[in-house]
Amino acid sequence: MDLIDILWKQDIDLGVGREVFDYRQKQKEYELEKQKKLEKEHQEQLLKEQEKALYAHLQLDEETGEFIPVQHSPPIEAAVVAQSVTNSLQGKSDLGQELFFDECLEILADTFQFETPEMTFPTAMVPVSEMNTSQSFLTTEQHHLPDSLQNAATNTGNVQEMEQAWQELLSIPELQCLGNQIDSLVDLSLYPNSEAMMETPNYVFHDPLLNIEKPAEDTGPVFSNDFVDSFPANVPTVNTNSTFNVETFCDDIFSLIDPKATNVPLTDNSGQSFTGLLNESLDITDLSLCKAFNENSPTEFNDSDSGISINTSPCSTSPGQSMGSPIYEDAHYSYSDAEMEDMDSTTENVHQNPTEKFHVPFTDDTFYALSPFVPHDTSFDIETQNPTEKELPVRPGQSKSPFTKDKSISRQEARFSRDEQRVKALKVPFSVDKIVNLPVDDFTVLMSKHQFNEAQVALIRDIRRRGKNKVAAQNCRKRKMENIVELESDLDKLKYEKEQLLAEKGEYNSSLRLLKKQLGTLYMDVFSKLRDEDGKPYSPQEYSLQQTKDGNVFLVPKAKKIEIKKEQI
DNA sequence: ATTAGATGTCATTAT
DNA sequence: GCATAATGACATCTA
Repeated sequence: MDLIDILWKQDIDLGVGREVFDYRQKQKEYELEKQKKLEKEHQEQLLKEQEKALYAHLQLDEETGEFIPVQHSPPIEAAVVAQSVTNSLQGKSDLGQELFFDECLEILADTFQFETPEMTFPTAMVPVSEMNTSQSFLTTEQHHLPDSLQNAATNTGNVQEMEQAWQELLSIPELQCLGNQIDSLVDLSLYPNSEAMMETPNYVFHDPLLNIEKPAEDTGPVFSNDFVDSFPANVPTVNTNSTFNVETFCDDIFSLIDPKATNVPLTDNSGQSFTGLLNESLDITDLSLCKAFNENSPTEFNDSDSGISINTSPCSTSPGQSMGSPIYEDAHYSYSDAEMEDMDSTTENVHQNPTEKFHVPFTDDTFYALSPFVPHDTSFDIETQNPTEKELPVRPGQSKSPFTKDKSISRQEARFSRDEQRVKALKVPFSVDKIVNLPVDDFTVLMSKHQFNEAQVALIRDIRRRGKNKVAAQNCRKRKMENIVELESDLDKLKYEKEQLLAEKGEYNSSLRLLKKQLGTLYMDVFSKLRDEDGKPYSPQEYSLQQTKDGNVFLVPKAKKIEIKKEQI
């Protein structure tokens, strides 16, 4: 240690921080880590207990591997149960306390066994609440629902009020994220049995599973207050001309459903009420791509103008991130990002034009099968189609936060999924990768095989151009970096060479000096031995020794030498 | 809030 | 003349 101190004092770089040698500091760090570890273990234990409580109310379906609520035998009137739920919840909220998780589970597990519309619909709607709601939200929701919502809940025939109710729901600050996504409101004409939709305001924005996975302290009292404060006064104007985008809504809702946490069956929306839908069984994997909505759905591209997007981060405030199922006007055949944003807002024009519907034999499966950038995994499909899954809470037993994964999604992947979305939106039957990487001839052949309209051709060419340019840019940068590295290497080489040459020069100089010295000594030695006719030595000021080319040496008077030089001039 | 680096895109030029 | 590659410049995103 003393040596190290001495070295430090002498400013000697050891290549490591001093703390490496500092025992006390290391000990401190160790204690801190220990403390953190203990906290972590404690949290994990809590989480496990919560999971345990959850699974106590769920039953494993051996066929599907899903957990479904346990069916209790003693039947109670749904209304009574609902009332009891309300009462118990109200009692809790009146006390200003948050519900304990187990109590919520018990209440909801008891509640779910009845197939009343009020009970089934919330199950389907639960994911919506996952985005922004909390336990506090549940309690406040029940006590502070605006009148219009209550009216909408009771007046089952009033479509206008239903729309208003949706608008107001979306006006809730805590639901703005949802509002950003669902930029169009429910067009009840899509639902022959609108009665089911009338249940929406009665929807209890509470998810017991959510509370397992998302501790209440995250969004607790503050959230509640915000909601209470903002709701009554904040009923902004919403575009009532907007229509509900079934596909987007489906993606938004169902991508948020944790397949393991619910057995809510959903199949098709067209011509069926939500209530009916919820009572039918459905393979949960269908929800991943929402095939039921993608296929033969007249509202497939029914994006509205307020930015709803299946590919939009729900809480994103950046317009640059807004995208989705863009349909472009015929007048625009360039699809720069900026234009995409503009065009997203003009999709209604396209929908009004029936000639814009293309029917290319193409399914999602083939689409994704063709794309090397989209793993053939349903879960990923959900993710690529709907980044709102980012908002999913951690599943029971799943330690990794979904946010960590989202961060790891590379920009390139995001870009490709964006183009994939565009390609899909225009029903182009091959993948972005194919469009970009196919050789010219193959690409031409491929293009000639299909009858594309101008919009499709423009999109394909744009994607190919950008894709090629992207690769070119990457290569260019790579080359540039390689050149820089090469030049740096050359520079180092030249520096080394210069040093070598300088060293050589020094050696030569010193040897030259030595030779000159020796020559001078020899010269003086020879000169001092020369004698004239009188036996006297010659004066070095008057005479000098000169050597001719043939090797002979002459004693030359310096004056004469000057004369000779003058003569030469 | 700032900033550097990475990346995508566009415009232009070269091949 | 066209398609493609190369590259500088700019915008945007991210750590």
